Amino acid sequence: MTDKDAASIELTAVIVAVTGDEPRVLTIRGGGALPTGVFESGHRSLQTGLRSWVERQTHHPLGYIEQLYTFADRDRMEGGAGGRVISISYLGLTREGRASGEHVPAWESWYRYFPWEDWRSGPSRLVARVILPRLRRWAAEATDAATRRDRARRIRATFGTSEETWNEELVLQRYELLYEAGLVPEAARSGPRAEPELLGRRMAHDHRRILATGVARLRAKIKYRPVVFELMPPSFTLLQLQRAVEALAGRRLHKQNFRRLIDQQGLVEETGEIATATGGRPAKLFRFRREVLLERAVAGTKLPLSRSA
Amino acid sequence: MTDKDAASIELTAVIVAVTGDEPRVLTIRGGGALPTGVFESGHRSLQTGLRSWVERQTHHPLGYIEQLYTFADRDRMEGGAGGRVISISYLGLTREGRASGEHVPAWESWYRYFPWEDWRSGPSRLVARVILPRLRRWAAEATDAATRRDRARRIRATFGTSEETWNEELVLQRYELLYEAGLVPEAARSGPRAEPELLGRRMAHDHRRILATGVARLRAKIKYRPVVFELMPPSFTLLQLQRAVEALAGRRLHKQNFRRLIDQQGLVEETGEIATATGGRPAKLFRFRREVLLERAVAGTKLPLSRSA
DNA sequence: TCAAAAGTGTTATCCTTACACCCATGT
DNA sequence: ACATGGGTGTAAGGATAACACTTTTGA
Repeated sequence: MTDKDAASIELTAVIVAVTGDEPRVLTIRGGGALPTGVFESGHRSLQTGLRSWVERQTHHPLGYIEQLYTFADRDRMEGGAGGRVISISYLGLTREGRASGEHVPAWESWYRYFPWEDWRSGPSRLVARVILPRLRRWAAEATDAATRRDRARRIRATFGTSEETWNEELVLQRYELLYEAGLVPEAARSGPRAEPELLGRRMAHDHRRILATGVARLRAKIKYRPVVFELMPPSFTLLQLQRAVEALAGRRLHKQNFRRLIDQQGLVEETGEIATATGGRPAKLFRFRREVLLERAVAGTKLPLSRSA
Repeated sequence: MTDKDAASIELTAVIVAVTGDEPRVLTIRGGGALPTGVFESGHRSLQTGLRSWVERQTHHPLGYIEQLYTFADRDRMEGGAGGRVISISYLGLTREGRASGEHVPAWESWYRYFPWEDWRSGPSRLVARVILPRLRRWAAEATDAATRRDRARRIRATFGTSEETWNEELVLQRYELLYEAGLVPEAARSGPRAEPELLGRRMAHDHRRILATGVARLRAKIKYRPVVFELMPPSFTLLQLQRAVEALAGRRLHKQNFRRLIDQQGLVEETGEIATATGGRPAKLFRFRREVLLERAVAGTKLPLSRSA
């Protein structure tokens, strides 16, 4: 291997938990960066490298791990002197641990980084009053008409205005649009430290982009894989489960239909116990039926298969 | 960066086309490997690096590109002397070009590498007569009962026997299971060059695993994104379109319902022309409505949203 | 005339969505 | 009493799956 084409490999982790109806992400440097580690030559594979490394840092087992994306854009990494940095990112799901150790990294609500992504109490006012006006100005200031049209179209497609057209999965596209429009401090163009955190707290390097990738992936995944349960305590009420999904999706769900969906799929079973401190009528406690992970490798078909081939 | 933790970055491409109702993949070394290139320090990003590199090799524009996965398992790479190799893989969609140049790489049907994945003429006989018996023997030969049960379960989950339970998306899981069972020549354990290509042609390094990842991704993607059209000529009949989807999915589809699905979603429009050489009644020609790529960033919702927030 | 494919029309069924309503507990 | 959440039932609408049948060409 020639030296000039060599690169150092960095593992970046988006570790998610849900606590108190808030989706939270593990951060370091006081919330300014995602945990990263160098991929050591001793590790057998990337997954195991990440797993051992995160567990050493957090003293908490990682339930679920999935690779997110590999980034290497030169201009987005503020790359160090020597060679190039490749950053391989992972999404991990856990529950927030009882802080063991001293310099435990901090859990932060992910809406601190993407405040416009929280629509749980209706259409985001931040989007309507700040983001859309600024984006529209940015679209209008393009010199040629084609660019103006294209920008307007992208604004429409990513920040669908109404509650019906809002697509919670487009987290990355929205962040990238804000970046491109220079509305986010990571983009060099934007004014420095005016309006602190109005458009979310910044992170080092491209970590906010990686986080956006993780949020988007998780929001998509909860719809077709039973991954929420990795974030739940061993037993829980159905409302707690719903609140967790709502925290991730950033939207309110329909109670009855949510419940029907859950038990239709046979995802949970009653523990037999009752939770009393619910604020209302006591609720049955449920546990996740771990068997379903083994039984099904479910994947939604949308192809009109023919019966007899 | 320290030298011992540095790695060389390899780009591996799964370039797919559909020609004559066969899904094909671009290969080198006479079909024994996927095209790879070293990620050069001059490239701005991984995507552009791959794109320029493939287009230089194939003299054909790459319509669609998407990152697949980043592999770095030490034991699967037969790694060279020096440092470690990280291989970042991509999926690209094109149409087969009129071979320009001399040492044009070869297009191979991907079912040559995964013959058990083709169920277009009913349940695969290869699965029923060869694969399942051997896998069951492998499951039975485990010493402890728990392992036996687990192997049996995985066989059931990946190679669902009947046509109804077969899940065409589990390409990677099936290949990995065969690998683990030692039924595939890449796994060191299996007997060398007995039964040439009975269980598919082998590839160098872990390229067949990468190919499996690409096939799986594409099979999943055609269900919720209009990517088939990247593989189609500018105008086509609905049956041609159906045959292309069938080629990818490895299954037969229901004609009428397929057509309904296509025009319900407004994906195509008539060109006004008629194709005569269809073998039957002449068919209307259609073209893809490129606008839909811009209009919608569609993504299927399965969450029961509540109306009034 | 027959095979092959293009098309049209209709029906049954299931899933999603929405609405209405009752139950049990704490304050 | 009432607010809060738990829990049940059901009706309307839309999408999907399946079936039957007609039309138009080439061999």
